[in-house]
Amino acid sequence: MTDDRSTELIGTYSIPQRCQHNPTVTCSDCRLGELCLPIALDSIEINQLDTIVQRGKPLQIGDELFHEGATFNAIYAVRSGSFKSYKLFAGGGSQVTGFYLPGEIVGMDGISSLTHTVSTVALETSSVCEIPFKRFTELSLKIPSLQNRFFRMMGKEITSDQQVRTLLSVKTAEQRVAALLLSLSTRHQRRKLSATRLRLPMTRADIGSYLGITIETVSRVLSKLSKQGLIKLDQREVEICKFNALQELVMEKP
Amino acid sequence: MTDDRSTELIGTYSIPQRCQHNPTVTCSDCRLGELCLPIALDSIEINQLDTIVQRGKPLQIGDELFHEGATFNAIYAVRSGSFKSYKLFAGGGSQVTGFYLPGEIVGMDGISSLTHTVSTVALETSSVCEIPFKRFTELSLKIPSLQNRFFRMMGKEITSDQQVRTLLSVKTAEQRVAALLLSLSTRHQRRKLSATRLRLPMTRADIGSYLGITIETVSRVLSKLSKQGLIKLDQREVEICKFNALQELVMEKP
DNA sequence: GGTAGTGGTTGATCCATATCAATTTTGGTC
DNA sequence: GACCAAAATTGATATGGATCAACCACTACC
Repeated sequence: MTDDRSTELIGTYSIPQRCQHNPTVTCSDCRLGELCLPIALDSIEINQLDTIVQRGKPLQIGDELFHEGATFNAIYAVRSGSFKSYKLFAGGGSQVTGFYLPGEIVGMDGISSLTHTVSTVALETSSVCEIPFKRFTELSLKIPSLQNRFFRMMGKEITSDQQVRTLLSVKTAEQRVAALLLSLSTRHQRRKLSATRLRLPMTRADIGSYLGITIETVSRVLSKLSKQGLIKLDQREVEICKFNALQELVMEKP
Repeated sequence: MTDDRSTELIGTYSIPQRCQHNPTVTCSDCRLGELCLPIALDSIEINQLDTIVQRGKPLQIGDELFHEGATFNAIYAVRSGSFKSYKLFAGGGSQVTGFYLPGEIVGMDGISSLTHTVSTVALETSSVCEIPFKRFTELSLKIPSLQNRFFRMMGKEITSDQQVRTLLSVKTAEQRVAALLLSLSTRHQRRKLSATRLRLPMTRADIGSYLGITIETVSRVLSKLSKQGLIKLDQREVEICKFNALQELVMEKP
């Protein structure tokens, strides 16, 4: 999944010309195209988008894509691997605010204030397409379907944030964990990958922080779901055995 | 605050020509202009925006602006009064997902799927400017600063949603209530109103649902804050006596 | 002005999850 | 393959807020 690119540019954060890293990949032949921005664009428009997208930028585990407080310049489409966003607290400690998988856009947190409100790091070896936001908005003015597409993607971020909020305010620990597993499964499936087998790229601590529960509770809940036969668990490998049962669990009243 | 408009159009949901209700108000002389979309537009652009905005639509307490599941057609700028958005659960019960005050945009939940994911009702006598979304996006293509402004407003919705999520996952009941009071105060202040005195337009049940705590806990926390002298409380009237102390409370580690 | 309904407060008890603590497993490195 | 740090699991205890219950305040309506 993450092994088809060299790593020559690790740590290099500005790429003078596009495609230094993997010159053959363009938006039009990217297999994520239908998840990412290019959907609904015709081939000429995709080429226009292509000219502003900066590829490459492979990151290793723990490498930072952008930092809380940094000036907002670009949004990033995840190409491979995965990322987490998190916020630091004044008194120490942090809160994971989101996980980002291939085809998803990270960095929208900076649009409103032109400053990133969260930090984002790679959870494994990962790569992104950097989309300079100013040039992107200019292009959006010329391509109505691109503007429309991006409005929709931002809208999606809003509604999914609200879903997480619902999860956090009314659901039990068990329901939260189940909901996360289902969400990861669904997002896997969108990429034509197995809906039932997945590898958690994040630690239990990340999961707990994201779901507002402790590591211990995450661990206990996973053990319980495993004992009940709803999932099979081997470290970070998860197999969802009873998808429907998990869904019902999430739907139940808390 | 909500008494300077007649109520002749209550219940009328389509307004053939703009300004039937209060013909004298336009975006350019609206005192909310600097909070709402028109900011950063020149006078010609504001007039263009004006032509697509449909005013009027005063709603009484409990009147629905749009319903969960309804087709998404427009976003709404709150002109006066206040609204709550909420989601219904399958097994009964509901979850308040947001409160909207004058100058704020409600309805963005429908942008991604073209279907509203929440219902929105007036918490008191209120009025909105209806902005048909299709025409709005078309206009945005012609007015870069309008597109930019709206990207920013959506970005703001995303970051504020994330703030609420942080609140819900790591803060105590006391901190949640304090944070809501501060948020309402800040939003009051933006409208050049008192930062220290405000009237809660929502019930304790709404507050509890929004913050993920029970009515009883809301009540107890408010009583406690009142006893501690941080606020004064008379029914729904709140006076914030020690703004800084409240802020420190929110910042504290849970 | 009595009554019903809605919203709000306060008290007593209980439980889901946090916290504290100990142990095991894993992965990386010399 | 021994050692170490980080991650994960499991158990025992503590607690914040939910739940259950009783009561009060206000408004509306006959």
